[in-house]
Amino acid sequence: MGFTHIVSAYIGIAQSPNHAGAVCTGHRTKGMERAVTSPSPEKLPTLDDVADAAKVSTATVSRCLNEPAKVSEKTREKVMQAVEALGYTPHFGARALAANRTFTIGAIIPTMENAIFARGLQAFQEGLHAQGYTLLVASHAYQPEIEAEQIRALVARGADGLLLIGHRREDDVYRFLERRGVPALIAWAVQDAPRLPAIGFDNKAAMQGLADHVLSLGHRNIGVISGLVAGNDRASGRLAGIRAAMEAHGLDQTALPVEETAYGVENGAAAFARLMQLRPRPSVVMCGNDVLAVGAMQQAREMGLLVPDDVSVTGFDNIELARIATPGLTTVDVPHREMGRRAADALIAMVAGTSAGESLELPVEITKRGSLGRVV
Amino acid sequence: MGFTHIVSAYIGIAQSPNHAGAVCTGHRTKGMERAVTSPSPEKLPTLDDVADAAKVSTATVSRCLNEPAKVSEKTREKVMQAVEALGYTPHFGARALAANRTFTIGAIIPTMENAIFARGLQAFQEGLHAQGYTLLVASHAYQPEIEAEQIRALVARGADGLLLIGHRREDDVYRFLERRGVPALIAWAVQDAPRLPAIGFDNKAAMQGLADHVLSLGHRNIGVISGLVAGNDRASGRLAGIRAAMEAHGLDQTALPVEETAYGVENGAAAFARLMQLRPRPSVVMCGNDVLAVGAMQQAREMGLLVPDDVSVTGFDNIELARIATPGLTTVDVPHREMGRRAADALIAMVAGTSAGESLELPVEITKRGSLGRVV
DNA sequence: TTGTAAGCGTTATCAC
DNA sequence: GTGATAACGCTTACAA
Repeated sequence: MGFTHIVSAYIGIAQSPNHAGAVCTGHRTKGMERAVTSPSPEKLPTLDDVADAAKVSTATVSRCLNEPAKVSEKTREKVMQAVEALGYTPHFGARALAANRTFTIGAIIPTMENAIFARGLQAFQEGLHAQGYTLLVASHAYQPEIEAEQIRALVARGADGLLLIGHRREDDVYRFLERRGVPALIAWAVQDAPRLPAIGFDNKAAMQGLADHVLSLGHRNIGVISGLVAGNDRASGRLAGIRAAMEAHGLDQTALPVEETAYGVENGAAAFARLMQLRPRPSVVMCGNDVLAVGAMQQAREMGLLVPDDVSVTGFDNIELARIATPGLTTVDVPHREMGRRAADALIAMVAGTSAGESLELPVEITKRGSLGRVV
Repeated sequence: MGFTHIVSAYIGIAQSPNHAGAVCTGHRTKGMERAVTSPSPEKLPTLDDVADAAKVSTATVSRCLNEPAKVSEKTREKVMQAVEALGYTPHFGARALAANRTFTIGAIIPTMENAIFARGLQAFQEGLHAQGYTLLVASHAYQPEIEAEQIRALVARGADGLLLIGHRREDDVYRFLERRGVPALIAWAVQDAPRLPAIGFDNKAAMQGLADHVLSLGHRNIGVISGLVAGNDRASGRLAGIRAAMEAHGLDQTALPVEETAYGVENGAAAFARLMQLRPRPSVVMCGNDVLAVGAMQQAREMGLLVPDDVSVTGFDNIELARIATPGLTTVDVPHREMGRRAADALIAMVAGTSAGESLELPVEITKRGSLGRVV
């Protein structure tokens, strides 16, 4: 087993509440001497400096660093020594300017607050790193305008390629990407005739599979806690999956009670409470993701309801939380890591011009745990 | 209440297991037409193009974008129209090269796998964004060499300033930072006479406070699950805090059983199992962070031990998990958001040259939940 | 208020 | 294999 570790960095934008006036008091400033960082004006070594020190031209130094094969062993050694001695580091900006290439890939995800995208992104990152690329991530809290802004920001920063989540977004954005010629790949969802190549899974089919299972356990009163559907094809797909399963079982899906809310434990709890007011009371609450589901289970306990005896709960994503919750959460297991890994390879191929981008659908599985019971 | 959202992006490096040979099969490629992204060779507009279009010089365009006040309203309008019309975006690399400034701040944190740093980092990010800075984050999985590598990478990328976690690191690294004149700030820990200014809390005192509380409930057989102490001043500080509390209560801290392990739910579980073999069996297991503690509680359930009746458990950090766990986890509540917010302000001041960096210690509190009981 | 022009540190195309 | 040298797109004195 490999010892994996993540290393990543993000650039970010937050439409934050203006905390300008927040005066924080009550803290003591300990008796620590003020560590003064003399911003040493010492000039940084440049390619020129290295070239001088090694008695070669800048071109040769550049080659040593970028295509060592094209340089004689002797020269290379001389140069590398000079590099060491001077502590030279190439200037990223200059490099980007001259080569018009950054070896940077940008990923724009909805959120970093919960672990939904963490695992997949880590795998993505590992895949990129293995090929010498660096990842830049931005998130947008499910706000389309911000997503657009972030996409522009990453492109401006010189991203060679972009990873996006889901298909639904303004046409402008797609046109912008085309115009700039920035290769982009969509993950976490597939659909027919996508605007961009996609690697992911079928959210509707996945949830439909889970709903089938739920129905097969005898449940007939389903309640749903869905993520916000507007502009989110994963959320709407999942909801559609439940409806489809009901129809397939000859049930009236139009009567399905749905609580739509932003992802978040608290929101899941609140939505669950509302659903429990219904008569007949749902025997199972299917949630749009694990975070909502955990909130629902918390609320159930709060209300003195036993899961799964009094009410069953299901999630989606199979993040760590699903395993830790009590009881364990029955959920849809998404191939996070494989999705990330394959997305990395695919996107790099696109950036390299090796491929125009193949779409790929990955299979999902249902992970059964204690939160879903049979109707007696 | 402001509607906060995060947006961030990360650059990353992972020393990943080589998955090169991994051949993944069994996936179907759906009937989706290959979305061919014509990498439109359309050239991007430059400052020159805008200048031409607006019939002004490049200098004026640059000023419009950077110091609009220094340009007449009329010209500005003309220029902005041209910018819009052409869809111009400044080239980040060129800008960094010319101005030697990126308005980018780097943060190097130990991990993104769990939520320990997420909240603080988000606040940090918001603070930066409010002042026009962008965040770049890297993580290193608690490996000092990688931290050093990441620091260099972020500096190479032109970070104007750096946020680091904890104080302990090789002298080289500090010298490197000084040499490059990159302002840096340490968060999550304070210590006397720090090498760099720091904003954080006293890990030892915090844990000592919790241990005091534990002892006051009658516990005398404490077991500890600590994070890896080597090179981690937070982990070692916390452990020292427990020892200090014991001494203060006249107990023999040298007899304290300590399981040292990397952070992780599984690891916490395993360590807990080992502690439960001891005789006398600990009546309380104090953990270095919430993740370990949740693992410990899972294992307790696995072993049929009731928390807190059979054994108590405590954590540190007060992340969301601590609230979701059953029973709720008694833990040390860290001022994540305030730390992040203040760090942002402080670091920006340092970057701007307004301040040499003031160290600041923030207070922590104990959050009491069900996992810690009284000894009967 | 605006324009001119000299860099900024690389890469890449040529010759040699 | 190696060395000149011309871009790359922007900022910023300095001049006008």
